[in-house]
Amino acid sequence: MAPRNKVTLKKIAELLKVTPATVSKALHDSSDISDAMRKKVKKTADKLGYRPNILARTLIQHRSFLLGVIIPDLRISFFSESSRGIYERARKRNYETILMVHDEKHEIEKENLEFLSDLHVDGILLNPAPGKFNYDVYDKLVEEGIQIVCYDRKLDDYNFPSVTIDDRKASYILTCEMLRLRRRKILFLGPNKGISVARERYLGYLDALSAYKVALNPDYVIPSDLSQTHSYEKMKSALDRGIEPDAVVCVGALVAYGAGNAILDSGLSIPDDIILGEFGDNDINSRLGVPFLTINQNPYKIGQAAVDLLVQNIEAKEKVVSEHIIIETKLLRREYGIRRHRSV
Amino acid sequence: MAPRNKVTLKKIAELLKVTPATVSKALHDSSDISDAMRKKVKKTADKLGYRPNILARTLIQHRSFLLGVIIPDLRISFFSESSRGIYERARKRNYETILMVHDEKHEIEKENLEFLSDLHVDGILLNPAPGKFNYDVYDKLVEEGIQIVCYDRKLDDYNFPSVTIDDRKASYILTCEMLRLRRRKILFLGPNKGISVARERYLGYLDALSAYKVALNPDYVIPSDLSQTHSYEKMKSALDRGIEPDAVVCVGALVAYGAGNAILDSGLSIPDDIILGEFGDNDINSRLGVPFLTINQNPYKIGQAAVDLLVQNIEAKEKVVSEHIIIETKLLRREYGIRRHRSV
DNA sequence: ATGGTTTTCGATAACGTTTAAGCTAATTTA
DNA sequence: TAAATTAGCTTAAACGTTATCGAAAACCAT
Repeated sequence: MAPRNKVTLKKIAELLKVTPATVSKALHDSSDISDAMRKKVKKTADKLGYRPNILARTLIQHRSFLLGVIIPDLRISFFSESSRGIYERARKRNYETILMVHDEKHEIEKENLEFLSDLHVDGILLNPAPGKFNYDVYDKLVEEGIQIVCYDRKLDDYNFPSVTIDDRKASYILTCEMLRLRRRKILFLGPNKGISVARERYLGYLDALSAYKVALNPDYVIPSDLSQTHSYEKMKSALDRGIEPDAVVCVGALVAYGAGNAILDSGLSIPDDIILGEFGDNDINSRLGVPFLTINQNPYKIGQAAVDLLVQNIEAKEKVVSEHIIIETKLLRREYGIRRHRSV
Repeated sequence: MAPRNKVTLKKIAELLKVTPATVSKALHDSSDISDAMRKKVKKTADKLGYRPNILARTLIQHRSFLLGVIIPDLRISFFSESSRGIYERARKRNYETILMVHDEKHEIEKENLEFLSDLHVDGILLNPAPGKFNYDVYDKLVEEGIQIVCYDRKLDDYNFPSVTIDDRKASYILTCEMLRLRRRKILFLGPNKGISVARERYLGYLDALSAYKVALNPDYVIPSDLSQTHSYEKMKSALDRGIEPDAVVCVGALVAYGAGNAILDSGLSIPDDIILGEFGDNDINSRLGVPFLTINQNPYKIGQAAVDLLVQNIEAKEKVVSEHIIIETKLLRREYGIRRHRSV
C-alpha cells in the first residue's frame, strides 16, 4: 500500500531546518523552546494542516485519548440517546469515542473488547451481554490497565464502577402504577436472572405485588431472552395457551416491541386490554404511538456521568475511584392508543 | 501512563532466543522460516495469547484493515440495520469497522472524517450531512488515498462509488400507492433540494402526480430539514393554518416521526385521516404501531454491497472501481392503525 | 574575567512492528 | 571438488512520534 500523503513532524522540521524534537516540543508549549521558535513552528504547522499521528503517539505514550463504548443493540433508543451524551461529553474532555455493538452475543462482545484493547483505548464504557461466560477477557483488560465503567448493566463478578438507575425501585414504581390502574394480572416478561438489571427489575416487580397484597402467579413470570423475536414468541405462546394478562412488565425495549406485536397480533389492544410497561429513554414521544408506561432512565445524563467517572479513573494518578452512581428516574405515560387496523 | 502489560513480538523472541524478525516471519508463514521454528513460534504465541500491535503495524504498512462508517443518526432504523450488514460483512473480509454519528451536522461530520483519517482507516462508508460546506476535508481524504463509498446518500460534487436505491422510482411508487388509495391531497414534507436523496424523492413525487394527472399544489410542498423537531413544527403549523392533507410523503424516518406526532396531536388519525409514507427498513413490524406505507430499502443488503464495493477498491492494485449500485426496493404496508387515546 | 545558572536547541533512543539486505552454513550443480 | 545456489536466520532501518540527556550559547552575579 502506498504511504499516506500526510504532513508529519519530520517534514515540518526539515522545512524549518530544525529537528523533529524541537517541533514536537514547540507544539506542546514546552518551556524548552523560545517564543520565536514556538510561533514559527505553530504557524507552519497550521498552514500545512498538520495533524499528529495518533498511532505513533500512542505507541510511545501508552495513551490514546480513545474511549470504547460497547452496547447491545442500536435499535434500543436508550442506547442511541446515551451514546449521544457519551460522545459529546467525551469530546469536551478531549477524548474520542468508538462505538461497538455486540447484539447480545458473548462472542461478539469478546471480539469488541479485544479490538478495543488492540486499539489501545484508555477506557471502556461497557454494557455486558447477559449470561455467563469465560471471564478471561475482562481479566486481561484489567491487567492491561484499561479502565472500565459499566452503565445501565453491571457485571456481577467484577466491581467495576458503574452508573445505573435503581432498577429495583424503578420496576417497583412501574408495577405499582399498573396496580394503581386496577390491573391485577400482571405478567413479567424477560430474563429474571443472569444479568443484574433483569434480576433487580424482577425483585421490584415482586415488591410491588406484595405491597398491593397480590399473590404472585408463577404462570405470569415468563422467561425470555432480550431479543425481540424470542420475546414475541414467548408472549404469543402465552396468549395462545389462554393466559390473559391485563398488563406486562417488559425487562427491555426489544422485549417490549416483541410483546407489543404479539399482543396486537392476537387482536388485543394497548393499553385498553393490556398495559405495556418498559424501561426507556426520555424522548417518550419520539417513537410514534408506542403506548407504554415508560420509566425514563435519563440516558443522556447517564452517558455523561459514565464518561466523567471513566475519565476520572483514567486520569487518576494512583488510586482508582470505584463508585456506583445512581441516576434518578421518572415514570412517564404515553398518550397514544394502538390496535390492529381494519383496512385503509 | 504505565505501559500496557502486553505480549509483544520482542518478548516472544527473547523467550525463544531468536530475533523479532524471525518471530514476525514465522507468524506470517514466510518461506524464510523452517517448519520447526514456525511451529515453535506459533505455539508459544498462542500460549501467551499474543495479539499483534495494530498501531505499530499500521505505522509501517500504511494499512490498518479498519473501515470507518459515518451515519447521520442512530435512531433511524435504516442505519441500525445497515450497520449490522456492514459489520458482519466487514468481519468476514477481515476488516474491523468504526461507527461514527454526525447528527446531520457538518462540523461533526468533518470531525468524524478527520478522526477516521487520524486512525488511518483504509476506507470510509459515508452518509454525508445535507447541504453545502467546505469540501477541503474530502479533498484531503482523496489525497491521502483513503477510499470512500457512499451509501443511501450521495455527494453531488464527488463521483464516489455508491450503493443506493432508485430514490426517484421508489418515491414514485410510494406516491402512486397513495393515489391508488384515492388520496389526492398529498403533502411532500422534508428537504427537496441540497441532498441528492431528497431531490430525487421530490422528483418521484412529481412524477406520480403527473402520472395521475393531479396538479401540483405548491402549498403542499413543505420544506423542512431532516430533524424530527423541525418536521414536527412544520407539519403542525401547516395543519394549524388550515391545510388538510390526506397523505404525506416524508423524506426521512425522523421527518415521519415528527409528522406523525403532529398529525396525532391535531386529533387526526393515521391512516384513516392521513396516510403517512416513508422510506425505511425491512423490519417493518419491529417498531410498534408505526402505521406507514414504507419503502423497504433493504438496508442489510445495502450495507453488504457497500462493504464489498469499498473493499474491492481498497484492495485493487491500480485502477479504482467507480461504480453505482442500485438495490431493489419493495413497497410495504403496516397493519396497525393509530390515534390519540382517550384514557387508560 | 570567572564561575555558575538558565535558556534553547540537538542527538539519541525508544515504542512494536515489518522488510530489505546480509550473512553463514548446508545443499545442490556442473 | 570448486562454484553456485539455497535455506534459515540476523542485522539494521524504517514508520512518526516523544522523552531523556547533553551541549552550546546566553545571561547573571561576583
